[in-house]
Amino acid sequence: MAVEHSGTGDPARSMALLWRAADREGRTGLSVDRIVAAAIALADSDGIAALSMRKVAEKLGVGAMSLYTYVPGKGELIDLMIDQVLGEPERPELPANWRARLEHVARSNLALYRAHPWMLQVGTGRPPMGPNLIAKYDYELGALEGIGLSDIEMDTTLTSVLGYVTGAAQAAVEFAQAPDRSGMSDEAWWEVQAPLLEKVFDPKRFPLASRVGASAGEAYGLIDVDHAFEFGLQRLLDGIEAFVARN
Amino acid sequence: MAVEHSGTGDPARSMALLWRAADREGRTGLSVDRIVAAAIALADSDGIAALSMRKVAEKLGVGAMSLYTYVPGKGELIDLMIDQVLGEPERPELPANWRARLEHVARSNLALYRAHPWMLQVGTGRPPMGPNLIAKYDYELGALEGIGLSDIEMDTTLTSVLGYVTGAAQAAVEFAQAPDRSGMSDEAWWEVQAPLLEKVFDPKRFPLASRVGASAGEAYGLIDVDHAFEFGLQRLLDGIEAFVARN
DNA sequence: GGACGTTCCGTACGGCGTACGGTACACCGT
DNA sequence: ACGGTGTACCGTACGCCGTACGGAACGTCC
Repeated sequence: MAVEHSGTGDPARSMALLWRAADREGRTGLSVDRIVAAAIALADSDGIAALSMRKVAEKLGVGAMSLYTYVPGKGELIDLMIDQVLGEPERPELPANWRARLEHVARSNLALYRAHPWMLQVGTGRPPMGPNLIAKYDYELGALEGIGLSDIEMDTTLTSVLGYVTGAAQAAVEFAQAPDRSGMSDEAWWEVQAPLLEKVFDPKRFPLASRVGASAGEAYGLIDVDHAFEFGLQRLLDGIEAFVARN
Repeated sequence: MAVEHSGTGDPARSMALLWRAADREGRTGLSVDRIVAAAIALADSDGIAALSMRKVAEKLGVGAMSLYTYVPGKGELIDLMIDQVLGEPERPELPANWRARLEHVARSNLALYRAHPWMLQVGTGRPPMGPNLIAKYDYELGALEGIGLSDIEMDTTLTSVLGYVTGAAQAAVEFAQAPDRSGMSDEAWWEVQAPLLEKVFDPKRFPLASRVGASAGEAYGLIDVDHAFEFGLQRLLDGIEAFVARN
């Protein structure tokens, strides 16, 4: 359980891999790209917990140890997976309105997390400095360029928005895929949970949880998870707008 | 790697455990509480990746399989760990000013993540419905009570703030503990990384990343990770304040 | 003292990451 | 055409993991 990445290995080797210096192809057609792609496919469909070197190798019709010719270890493979998916989003010309630009950045990140939920579970301290991470950073800074913010304010503001997106996406995405993972619909889950909760839960002790929880429960479906994401995003952008205006 | 929790087991059993119905104590002094406490201590110090039933048992001077008398499995143990740490924060009377209340909630959550970074790595869809989770929800809703929001708006607003805190905390906490985990200071890491990056990085292709990254790099230490957390929080609260005012 | 229920746990199975060392192939100089 | 050499591939094995299973040890009651 729990996800570590990179770290241990030779940084120079990692960097060479990320930037695809010396990209070979073996006699079975194996390559870093194919390994990374297979690993991403596995993680997308079965979660990062189910990602194993043996399974990746099997998917490629190859012995497990063959992977180590191309990739130093699982940690580095995950680094490569991260930078790879960071390169997926299209990065079209940004609109003239900076707020629309920032909205696009936020939604694009949410879409990324939706497509690759395992991204939410890999640690982000010391990220792998690959080409796509840098391209993403550069592109996203473009949303905040030319509106009167200092460099540091730009960085901090972007970090704030991405922080919000990460946190909100975590809730939204994991909630959305809970039925699949557990083989149990949300309704079924509540039908099991509710009577159990009723036996131990004292509404008098937790009046707000009781009242608001009931309201939120009824409204669920009407007010969905996407709506909550948008609500918070708009509040955050309102706050940023006020900051930009007063700057 | 990667973290799953709960799910598989009998929901009734899980609920009984969370609410500590039928809490026994074995002849060796073993109990659910002691197991959970030992597991939390392990996860706090070595990360959730290093948490294993065998290590928990060893810490308690007991055979690994003895744990299964008290806890159905590792997933349920993690559920118990979550609810346990959710009960740790003091929940003092909230100030009269709702914005101060919400700030307190946000910072208190950040502190929780700082104390138990592994919390950031456990999935949050279908959370364990324990007493402390509910108490926390009730308490935090109190920050938004009586300011003219509907029940659903209260829930959504709280979710937004907690989403921001989770995302920002993920960045802050993991960054903060990277030196420990890797045995390498941030400066040392950059000293290794910088020359490698210079060889592959073209500033012309990524002018913003280059310029802003450099500024942010220089300012690091002055503008720290806490500052970024506070900045985004204030922006979000500004936006919420505007929403409350116009409501 | 005996029976019974519960707690404790040794052993084992299948899966993991990966170290190590061997094999077999592609390509080279002759 | 042929032997030599480097590299791609991978079988085996080690020490971890979660936990199923069944037996041993114990407290408790008759």
